[in-house]
Amino acid sequence: MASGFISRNKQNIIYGLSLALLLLILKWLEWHFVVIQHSFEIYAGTIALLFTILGVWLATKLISRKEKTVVVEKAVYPDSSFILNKTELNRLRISSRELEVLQLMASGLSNQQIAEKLFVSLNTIKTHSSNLFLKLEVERRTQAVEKGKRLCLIP
Amino acid sequence: MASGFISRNKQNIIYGLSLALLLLILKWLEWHFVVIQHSFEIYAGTIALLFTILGVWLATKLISRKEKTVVVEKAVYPDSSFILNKTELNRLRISSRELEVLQLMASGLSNQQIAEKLFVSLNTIKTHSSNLFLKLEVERRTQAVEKGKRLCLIP
DNA sequence: TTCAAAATCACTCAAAAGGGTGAGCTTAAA
DNA sequence: TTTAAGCTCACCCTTTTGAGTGATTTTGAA
Repeated sequence: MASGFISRNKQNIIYGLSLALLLLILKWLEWHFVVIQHSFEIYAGTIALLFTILGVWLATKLISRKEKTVVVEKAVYPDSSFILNKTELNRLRISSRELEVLQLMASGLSNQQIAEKLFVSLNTIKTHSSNLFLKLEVERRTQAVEKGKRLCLIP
Repeated sequence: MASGFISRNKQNIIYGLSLALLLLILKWLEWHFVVIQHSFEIYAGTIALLFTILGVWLATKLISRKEKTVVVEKAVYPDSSFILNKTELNRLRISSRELEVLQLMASGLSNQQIAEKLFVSLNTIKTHSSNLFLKLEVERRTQAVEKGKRLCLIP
């Protein structure tokens, strides 16, 4: 209860205490001012300095609570309309069956699932994908998908 | 060159000007003090208040907020903006490190290559990717990439 | 201070993926 | 008819990936 209140209002309490401390310093300086009677500028300057520091300190304490934000810049998907790059397709000599496999690959299917979907054996899909990787000059299906999208072979 | 100097030292210049302004106010208050001869506490309080505000303002201006920045570079798809779906990211409880791994996955890197790029062990990447698959409810990296793009977690 | 999440790493085991080779079968072009 | 390309499939072998478990350290927030 009490400790919860303290922890919740820690900032405010610290601020209050600091203020009190500063006022004490102020009083002490005031006394000096009365005694010495000449150091008005010093007195004012000290107050200014102290409270500037207080302000900075206070602000840093309050601001450091800021949320961690994730900022991502840049670009993708102008979207909606996809135009197959037939030129590139011909240039790389990618057959229709290979393109089909690439599309299913991009949708996240395993070779086994692709084989079932196309009613052929797993080995056939392996052959297709191997040839595909050769033609696309990649080594992994994720690379193939990435390059396929980049070259507008798949949406 | 002159403008460059100004823009580079804007903060300092603003601070200097503010200080000058405050000193003017100080002088004005001092004059009042001399005239009225009774408002010492008000004078000191005003100085304290003004400089506290100055300090707070200064700190907010100067202190750079702690931000975690994840920059995704994809020169391939120019001229369109990608907006990270932070809502989905939070909903699925995907951590920043996991997102990082997903991005590298999408670019076609193997776990080993990702590990080298992030200077951690292969096992660590495996753990990250496993957790990622659980959170994305997928079983393969190609599916993860596909779903990541669909949910706007990666470009 | 305490607690939970995140990040790190290790280990095992099984499944999936990939490289390489060879080989039928079909179809379209030379 | 010969030839080339595409599609199909098999086998072997290695690497990669993924699941499951457990552990330590770091970090951030209450």
